[in-house]
Amino acid sequence: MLNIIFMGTPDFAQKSLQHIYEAGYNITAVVTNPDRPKGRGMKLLPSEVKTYALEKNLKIYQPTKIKNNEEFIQEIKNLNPDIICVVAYGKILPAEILNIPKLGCINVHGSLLPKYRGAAPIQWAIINGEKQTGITTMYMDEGMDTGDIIMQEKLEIDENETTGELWDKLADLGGKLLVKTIKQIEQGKQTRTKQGENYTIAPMLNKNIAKIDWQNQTAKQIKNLVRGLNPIMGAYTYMQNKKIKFWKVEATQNNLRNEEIPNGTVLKADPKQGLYIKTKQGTLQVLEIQGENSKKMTIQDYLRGNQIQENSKFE
RNA sequence: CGCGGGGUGGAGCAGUUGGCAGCUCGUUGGGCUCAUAACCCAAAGGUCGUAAGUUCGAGUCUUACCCCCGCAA
Repeated sequence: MLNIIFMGTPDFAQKSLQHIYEAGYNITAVVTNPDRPKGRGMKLLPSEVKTYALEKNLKIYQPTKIKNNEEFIQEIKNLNPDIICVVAYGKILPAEILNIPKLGCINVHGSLLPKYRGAAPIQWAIINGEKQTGITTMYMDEGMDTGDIIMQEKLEIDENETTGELWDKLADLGGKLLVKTIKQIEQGKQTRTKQGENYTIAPMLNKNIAKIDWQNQTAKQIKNLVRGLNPIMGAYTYMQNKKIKFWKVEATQNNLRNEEIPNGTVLKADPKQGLYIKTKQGTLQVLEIQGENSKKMTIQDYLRGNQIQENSKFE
C-alpha cells in the first residue's frame, strides 16, 4: 500500500482528502496552513482539512513556512512518502520537497489546464462566462500550475451557477479524479502530457474586481461577476455613499427604457416589481441584495424598508 | 479585549428635545374589474431582545446580560 502525504487547507482540499481516506489509502501525514483568526471576534479557527484530519486521527503538520525549513523537510523525508498530494494548500513547495516522494507530487487543480492557472480558477471561469470547466490532475513542478497533466475531467457550467455551487461540484469531482489518478500511478498506467504554452492565468481575486463598473460592463458581464463572486466577497456598488452588494441578478437583453440616461440609473424600484438598472447594454434586474451592515435579503424585502428612488444612480 | 451595525405586529424598516406605537408589504374578510404584481373598503396581529435603575411618565436616558449581523477570509 502506498504511503501518501496530503497537503491542503480549505474545504475544497478537504473533499480530496476525504476521497483518498475513504478509498483506504495510508495517509501518513496531513500538512495544512496554521490556524488563522477568522470570524467575528477573530477567533483562531482550524482549517477544514485540519478539522477532518483531527476527526480521523491523522498526523498533522502546520508549518508557518516551508522554504528553508530544514526541520520540516527532514520530517517529510523521514515519513518516506510514495506520493504527496497537494490540493489548494496555499504555499509554494520548493524543489527539495517536490523531489522527496518516489512517485512524485501530484496536484488537483480546478480548471482544464493550461487554462486558468493560479489561485482562483473557478471564480474566473464563471466571471468570464465560460460554459465548461473541469478538473486537472498533474505532476507538480516549480512553476505555478505548470506541471505535466495526468488526467482531466470536464464539467458543464450552468448559466445561473454560482462559484459556491460549482466549487462544491468540482471539489467532489477533484477528489474522485485524484483517487483515479493515484490508482493509475499505482498500476504504472498513468500518462504524462505537457501543457503547452497556450495558457491563461486566474490570479487571486482582489477588492477592485468586485466593484461593478457601470460604465464599461454589460448586464450579462455584471451577472457573471455577481455569480462568480457568490458566496465569496460578493459584487458591490455604491448608492449614496453606502456600499451595497448584489448576490443574485438577472440580465435582460432589452432595455426597459430607451432614453439617453447614464448607466447605473435605477429604471424601476418597487417592492412588488423589483429593482431594474440600466447598464451599458441590457437591463440588470436585482433579485438578492445586501445593504451596508445588513444581511442578504430578497429585493422585495429590501425595498419595503429601504427606499430607492427611481432615476437615482448606482456608482 | 481587532473594528463597526443592530434586536419595534408574519417580512423589511421609521420612531425627532422622554408624552396616545407608526410606514411599506403580507395575512383575513368584503367590494370593483374582461383582466392584473391593479384599485377601493374593513379587520386581525406588538410584554418595543432580557433584567434592573432614573422619571409623574421610557421604544426613547443609565447599567448589566443575552442574541443577531457586517468588515476580514
